[in-house]
Amino acid sequence: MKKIIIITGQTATGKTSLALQLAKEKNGELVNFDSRQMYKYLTIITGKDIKKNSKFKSQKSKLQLESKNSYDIGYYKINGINVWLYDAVDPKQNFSSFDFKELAEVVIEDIQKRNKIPILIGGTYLYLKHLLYGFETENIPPNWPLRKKLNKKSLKELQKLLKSINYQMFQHLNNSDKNNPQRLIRKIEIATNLNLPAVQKKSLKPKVQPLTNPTGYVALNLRIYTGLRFASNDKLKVVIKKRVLKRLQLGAIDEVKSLLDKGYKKTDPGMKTIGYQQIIEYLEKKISKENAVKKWITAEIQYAKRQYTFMKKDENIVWRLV
RNA sequence: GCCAGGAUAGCCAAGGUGGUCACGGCGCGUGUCUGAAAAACAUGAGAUCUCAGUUCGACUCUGAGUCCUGGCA
Repeated sequence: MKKIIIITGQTATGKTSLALQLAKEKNGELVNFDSRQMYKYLTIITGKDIKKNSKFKSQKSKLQLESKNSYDIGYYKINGINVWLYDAVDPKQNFSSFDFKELAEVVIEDIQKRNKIPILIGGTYLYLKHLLYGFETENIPPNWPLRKKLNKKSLKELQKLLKSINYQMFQHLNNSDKNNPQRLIRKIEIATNLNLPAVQKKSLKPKVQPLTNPTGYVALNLRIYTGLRFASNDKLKVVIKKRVLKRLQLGAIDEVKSLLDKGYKKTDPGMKTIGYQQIIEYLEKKISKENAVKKWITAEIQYAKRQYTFMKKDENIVWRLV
């Protein structure tokens, strides 16, 4: 049986150090599933725990996926432990949870072939969810030119458009999604392709059964599926504030500047990252530095809470308080 | 000290001419989530500086007080 360990949870709960410790004990390698740490150049602000010159090259450092994009898949060594899927994506590249799934499956398999234990670690629950439980509708990849066009439309226009293509699909949405442009655009994308023969709708049932019965999913035989969360919101606030201040000290602002100097824009996918957004506002002189820091801390706290709201519905997660 | 302006939820802030539950934004709480997710959304709870007066009725008018801001000295 192939083993795999998964650690997820709120940001700033010490997932990485726990994972590293486990990796040492169990002869494992880390596979990152933190969407922001997958971007190149975002280092300090996303909390990549790396030192200079810690890179390693794997046998196959580039990977060509179905989506026709190529990614870097191997990268750092932290305290002698290999860490995969850091710095895989260029900040201006569009990337999806589907792309992640493809990448991760290759990496995981490679680790297992070498008789090491993959330790999945990250806070992007959507990525983990898709990796573990699969997708409902397959073979409808994002159509970025279409999305760009649709992004110019108003909410009302999007709603009208979806209704006209597939009224039922619109009606089945909850109130939140009915008002959510991004979700509407995705639905329109699906609706316009739904009749193609290649598209199959899958059941919503998870492929992975609860821990006691880890049968369904081929690649992933769950053994440990841990979620880290804060014991209280007060603790969360204190820790996050401290961490933001530390990242500022480490040169967060210079990191943002250097990305901007490289030509990345605030609208690039990788730049839509907490910390970046607020510092860019400051650099554009829209807000004071003090205010930017405050907003950064707030956004980070809100994010951590949202993470738990999303994750707590997954009954396979065993929670550990920090 | 004088003159002027202002005091509306945790913060910012609308409310010509007095009359149903006082516009918004941020924050806060709760939630949504199947190819953009550190994204994008939904939803809820919060307020008229104090005292007195006018009035059937005042956040809105009058007086006093307290505090704040700008100008003059």
